[in-house]
Amino acid sequence: MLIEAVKLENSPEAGAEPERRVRDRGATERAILAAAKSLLAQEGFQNFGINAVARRAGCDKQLIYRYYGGLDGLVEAIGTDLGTWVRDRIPEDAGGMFLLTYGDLMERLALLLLDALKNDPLMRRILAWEISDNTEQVRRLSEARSKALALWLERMRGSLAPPKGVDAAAVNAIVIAAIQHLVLAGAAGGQCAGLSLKTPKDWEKAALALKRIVRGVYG
Amino acid sequence: MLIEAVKLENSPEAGAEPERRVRDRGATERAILAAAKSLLAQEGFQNFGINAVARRAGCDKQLIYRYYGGLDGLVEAIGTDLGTWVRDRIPEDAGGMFLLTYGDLMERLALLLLDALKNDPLMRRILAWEISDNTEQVRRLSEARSKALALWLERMRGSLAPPKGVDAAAVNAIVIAAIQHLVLAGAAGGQCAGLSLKTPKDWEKAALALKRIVRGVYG
DNA sequence: CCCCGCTGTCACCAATCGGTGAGTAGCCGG
DNA sequence: CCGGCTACTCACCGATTGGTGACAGCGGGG
Repeated sequence: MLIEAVKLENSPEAGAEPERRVRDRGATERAILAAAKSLLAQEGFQNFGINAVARRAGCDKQLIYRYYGGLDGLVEAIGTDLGTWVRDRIPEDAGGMFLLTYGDLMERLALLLLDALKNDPLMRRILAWEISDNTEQVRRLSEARSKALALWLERMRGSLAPPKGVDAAAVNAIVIAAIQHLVLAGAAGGQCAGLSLKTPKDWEKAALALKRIVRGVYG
Repeated sequence: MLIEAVKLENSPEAGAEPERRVRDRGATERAILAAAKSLLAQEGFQNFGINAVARRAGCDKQLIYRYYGGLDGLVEAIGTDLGTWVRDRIPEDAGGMFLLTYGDLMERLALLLLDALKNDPLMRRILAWEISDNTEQVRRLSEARSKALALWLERMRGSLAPPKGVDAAAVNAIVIAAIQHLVLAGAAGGQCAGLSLKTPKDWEKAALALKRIVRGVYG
């Protein structure tokens, strides 16, 4: 995840550097996409709009219409870009090779997902967006995110089969739901259902409880 | 003349029904509050503003400033009003009197909360708002909601003590987080982490998995 | 060379937003 | 009957939004 220093609309030409903008469509397109991502990650979807993105990218909004066909196309591009999320989040030591039981696997997966989301503001904002809005625009983005997550889970799971007698799909969905809501609530208000989620110690307690829950179902 | 034609595009349901408005400040205040609640419940927080509330209430926005001191005060009034949520959601057959174990209690609580949230659009919108916004305005509303939930849980719990050796506060917070996210995701996109949440059958599966999870930790 | 196309900029549009000052309309006590 | 209080409406403000048409400047191919 690149966090590029974005030039805010402060004093233009204050220094001796007029920053001659080169005519490079590719670079501009990338700048727009990067601006959109960082804007969404930092400000959330509420103030995410054509004007704001153009302002942050340092170019005219007309270019967003031209290159991406408007906000919808830009959002779609963000979704496509989200595919790289998976690549960056797969630990080197492969998936569940060394994990013997399904419980081992799911426990590790849960903790990894918790940590990944905790450190990924963009993903969090998208998640919040999905929950708060139901437009076509967001539905596509949601689908891309969902697909990325599913792929990630699959890669991590390897070829380990879930135990019989338990609806693993439903249980896992609930565990994931818990993780997502925990992270969202923690990032937004610092707590969830009375449980403080501010300090690393708080998160350790939450992680421990999460482990207990996963172990409770999968042994 | 007074406006009797409230221009809203749908919703024949109970909410703001200002018929034959007389000069009655109390009634107007109530109409505004009702309009605000129904607007928030139906449209979400994204289009929740002074103009929209006034439009739905069928009065001038100036009155909102006068009677509630602006949107903040109105939101606060919604929060206060949320206290009634608890009263309406406590089943007649009292709390955990007939429940022998903590597991019995938590299982029942989880299912009741799941159902309550599923059928309460206003609460869902507030929940989504909390997660997506971090302004003072929403933080107060969040606190009111949180307090209502805590009170509800306490009333339901009765005097049953949680088992030792497990961080019940953390575990319960996670279970609640799962329920909340499940309901939010279901209402918004009809699914969560690949699990479909549309038909009653879908929800039954989710509820069953939820029961397994609660039983897994609390026995 | 000139001209055309691509890149980028700017000005302008209607709509809506939150917010306010001023004015109208009905009721009630004297 | 009237003065004043209160409930209520209206007109307007500046700012910002998404969106579009016109134009400037550079560069490469004829």
